[in-house]
Amino acid sequence: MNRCECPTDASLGCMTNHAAYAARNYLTRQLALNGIDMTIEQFKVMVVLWKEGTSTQQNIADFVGKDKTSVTRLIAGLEKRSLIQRATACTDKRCNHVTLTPQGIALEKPTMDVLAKATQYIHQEIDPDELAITLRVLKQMCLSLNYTSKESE
Amino acid sequence: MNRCECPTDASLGCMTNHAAYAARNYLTRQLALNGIDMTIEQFKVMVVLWKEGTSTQQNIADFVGKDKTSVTRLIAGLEKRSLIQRATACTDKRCNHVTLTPQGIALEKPTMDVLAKATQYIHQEIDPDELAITLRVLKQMCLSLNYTSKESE
DNA sequence: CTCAATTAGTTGCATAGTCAACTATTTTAG
DNA sequence: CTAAAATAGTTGACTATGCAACTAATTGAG
Repeated sequence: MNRCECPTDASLGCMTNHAAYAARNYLTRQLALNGIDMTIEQFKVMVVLWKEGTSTQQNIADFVGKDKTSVTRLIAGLEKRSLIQRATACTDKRCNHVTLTPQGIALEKPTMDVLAKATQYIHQEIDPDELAITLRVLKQMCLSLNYTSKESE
Repeated sequence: MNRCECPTDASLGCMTNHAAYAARNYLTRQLALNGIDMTIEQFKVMVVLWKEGTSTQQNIADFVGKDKTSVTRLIAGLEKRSLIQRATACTDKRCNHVTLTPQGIALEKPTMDVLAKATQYIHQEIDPDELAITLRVLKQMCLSLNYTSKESE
């Protein structure tokens, strides 16, 4: 267990990392406990598809904030689990159209339920005002880091 | 770039993940730009060693909040870079004593400088009070999740 | 129209993380 | 004292990530 005594503890960069791993592990376990064979990274991709219906890989990458290489591999994992399908777009043969399979569609509710419960669990001991502040700070952090790291976009 | 519009944006679990990846990438790049061939995971291990001088792998794992398997591999990476050494302890042959090499010791200052600058950069646009709240919330989140995930410890 | 620049995706390489299974060693219960 | 339990580390299988280099397709400048 993390004793949280490092000099890095006063750094948002380091603390978000600690917290993120803890949350990631918790969510992954909750999904597994509910019989859902999906990682949370794959889950985020699915959220995009549940919202948009269909999407290109680059578009998914933009939404989940990862590089297209990661998406290529996440998509491969989802395809192996028969949750999505991939097909070259007719209009632009460079693009893949990623679409949900019936199994993929069926997982939306149970998976979102697990997320909701896990989120509720994580939030329960946190003051609502402080939670709101934290979420805002993290979002701001994402934005400023993304701008510097990839010039413009 | 992460557009941050998913329903997951109201979940601390998901937002810490986004923010953590952004920070991780930024720090990794800053280290590389300063000619330091070290990942931030390895860096955290080094922080423990700079503080403690020597340590067993399990102790390092406890400090950095990761599992001993990860530490085995992080240590291997550091050993390959000649920053640390590993030797079976005389007192308890199950344990490895991990110690810093001169190169490892020499990296403390430049590396901590990069961390300090990166942290300053990340913090600069954040209100100090809100930063303090965020750090506290994240720490609390770590603690409660670690307790549930690994019963006791 | 054509050639250069851009864009979408894939693959190789290096790193990181977890879980489960395994070895070796030490501790402890009876 | 000895056999069972606990502890430290390693390894294998699977997943995830980023960067660089590459292919294929599209766009755009001249």
